[in-house]
Amino acid sequence: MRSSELTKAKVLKEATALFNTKGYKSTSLSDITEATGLTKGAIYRHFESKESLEIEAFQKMMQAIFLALNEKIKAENNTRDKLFCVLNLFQSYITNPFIIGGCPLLNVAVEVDDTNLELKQKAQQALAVFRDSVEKIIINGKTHKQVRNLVNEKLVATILISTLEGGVMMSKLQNSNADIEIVVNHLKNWIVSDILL
Amino acid sequence: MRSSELTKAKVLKEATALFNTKGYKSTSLSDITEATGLTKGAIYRHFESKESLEIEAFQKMMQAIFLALNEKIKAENNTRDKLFCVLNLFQSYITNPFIIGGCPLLNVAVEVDDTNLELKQKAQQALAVFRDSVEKIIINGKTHKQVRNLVNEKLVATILISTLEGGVMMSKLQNSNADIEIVVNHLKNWIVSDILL
DNA sequence: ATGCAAAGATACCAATCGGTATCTAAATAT
DNA sequence: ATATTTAGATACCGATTGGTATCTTTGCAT
Repeated sequence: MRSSELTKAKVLKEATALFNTKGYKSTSLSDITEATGLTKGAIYRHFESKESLEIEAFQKMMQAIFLALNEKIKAENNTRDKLFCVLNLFQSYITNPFIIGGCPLLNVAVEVDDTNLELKQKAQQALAVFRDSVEKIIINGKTHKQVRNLVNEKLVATILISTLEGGVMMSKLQNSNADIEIVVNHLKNWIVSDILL
Repeated sequence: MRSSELTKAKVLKEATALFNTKGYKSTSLSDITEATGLTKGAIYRHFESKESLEIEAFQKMMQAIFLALNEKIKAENNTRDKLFCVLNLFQSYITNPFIIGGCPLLNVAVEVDDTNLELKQKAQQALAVFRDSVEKIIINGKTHKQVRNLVNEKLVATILISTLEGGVMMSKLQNSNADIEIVVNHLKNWIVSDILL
């Protein structure tokens, strides 16, 4: 029972890496048994289907990311540095890949179609959580007189996330840090000159 | 021989739609035979492998897009409207999908890994062509005194493309036009206030 | 030490994968 | 009109897919 949880964690860890690099559909059970050293029988004792493993793996990734992000946001005490935490997160997908394969949300959002309804819903929820994080920083910044009053928090969240996700895509495709760094730098300037007071 | 080209075109057309919606790896030969009404034998007479069909389909999509984009850019006679052509293209992926499944470049860039070297290279080239189009508009705008001299054309290309691709991703995930419209509107304001003279 | 439940390994399943060899039908050339 | 090339259909191939039934091993409670 004790070691059972360890093996489940190991399956999730290896599956996570494979899903985020090869893709969910393109990762086979045998890819996972190979990576973990376990057998199909062991995996199916912990997950009722490949689809549920996909969902659990994605959820685990996003949860870990949000947990780390929120901690870092909390640790900062002004709007600028809190927003920069979001930028740094996306930059780290490329420059310091604590999770290999780029942004899990981007990967799922692009891979998924209307035959993967549940996974798509989870991705939609994850995007909503992302948006909320950014919007809350802006709203909080307004009450603390650090953000201009006419700034639209929904606009800021959309622009930040879309630009960062696009930057991750470009940098990953080019195997280069250049694009994500340009994007992050540009967004920092934008935040300082157009968002903050 | 005459009708042979027609069937090849039909295969490419249907495969294109399937690849761009379901994904390349996730689209099987039988998906394509089903969509075209043809048999495997017919398909393999025109394409030596599924991989080469994938590559031809992607190339055909991108070529069609660049052709249409360049025509529209040429038809405009000032920097602002030329740049807006690029924005309109990305907006049309969502609001007027002449190609279903969103941006083919984004889809390939995210799906591909280092086992699809050739397709990845084609995507890299396509991204380079996109960049060049934007950069040339900016450079040309400078010589025609329509763009500020300190504007960095590489920066502009990176920001435009990354933000638009991210916007397409978000809108597609949410089945909504809202995000891409926010993104396009924001970029229009940025271009007018920060790029143009 | 023994019994029992949980974990994992083995061996299998039908279905599907990309690909090919072969056959038939259609179109072209003479 | 006939021969020859070409397009497409049919039938197959081994490999792999996700999934399951069954067997063995492990660890824990008594």
